[in-house]
Amino acid sequence: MSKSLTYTDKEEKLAQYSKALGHPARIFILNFLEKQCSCFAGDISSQLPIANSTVSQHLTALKEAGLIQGTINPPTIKYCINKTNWEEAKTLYREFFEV
Amino acid sequence: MSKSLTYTDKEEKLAQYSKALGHPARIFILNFLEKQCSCFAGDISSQLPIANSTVSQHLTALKEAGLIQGTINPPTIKYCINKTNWEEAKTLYREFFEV
DNA sequence: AAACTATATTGCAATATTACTATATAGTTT
DNA sequence: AAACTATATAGTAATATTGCAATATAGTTT
Repeated sequence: MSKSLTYTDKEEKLAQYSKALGHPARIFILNFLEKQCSCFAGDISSQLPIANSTVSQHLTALKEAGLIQGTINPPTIKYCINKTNWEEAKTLYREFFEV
Repeated sequence: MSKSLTYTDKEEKLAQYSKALGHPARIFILNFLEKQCSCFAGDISSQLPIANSTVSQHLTALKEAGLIQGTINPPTIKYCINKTNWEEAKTLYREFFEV
């Protein structure tokens, strides 16, 4: 038997990042932020066929996963990639696929 | 406005693969298959703290996402990574993070 | 202070995910 | 053919996700 009681940190983190990437709207948002370096929520929602409130939810999900961060500059919020975690995710995926 | 009506193929595919990777048990299974080259469902479920039927569900999810394939060899089924799609996923992630 | 702007939150409904136990399937051995 | 083995599926319950309209928030301009 010897059932492991839990998963490793890497398994948990990769799953967490993947869950955040698991919706095309969030992939779109991240692609957009990669190109623009930074942007406002309005820029994003004007390009997607979903309501503002839904975009806001996706942004919150990406923030909670650590992939983006927002700088408040009223009345807008400027979003950008969280580079530290982005690099971590990149490394995790590279390791995962290269092994 | 000019709302796009849908997402690109790449956005959809990356989201689909990510959704499949969005659970630590499925990350574990794929890591296991990477190391073992191939294995049986029983090998996997003996290493995870979840029921056989739940492992079976995760295997089905990975199969539907195209990341693994099974060869029937009664009474066992030998699972392995689907190399074509694995390479595609790898390329999609590389592009996504390198841009 | 009232109106405005950009964004977030709430409340709700529909659907999907996760996990389990119990049962079914399919092929093998006795 | 009956018992066995490995795996899948059905049925069920709890929880999570997705999306929207309506409302709230917070700062700015008139």
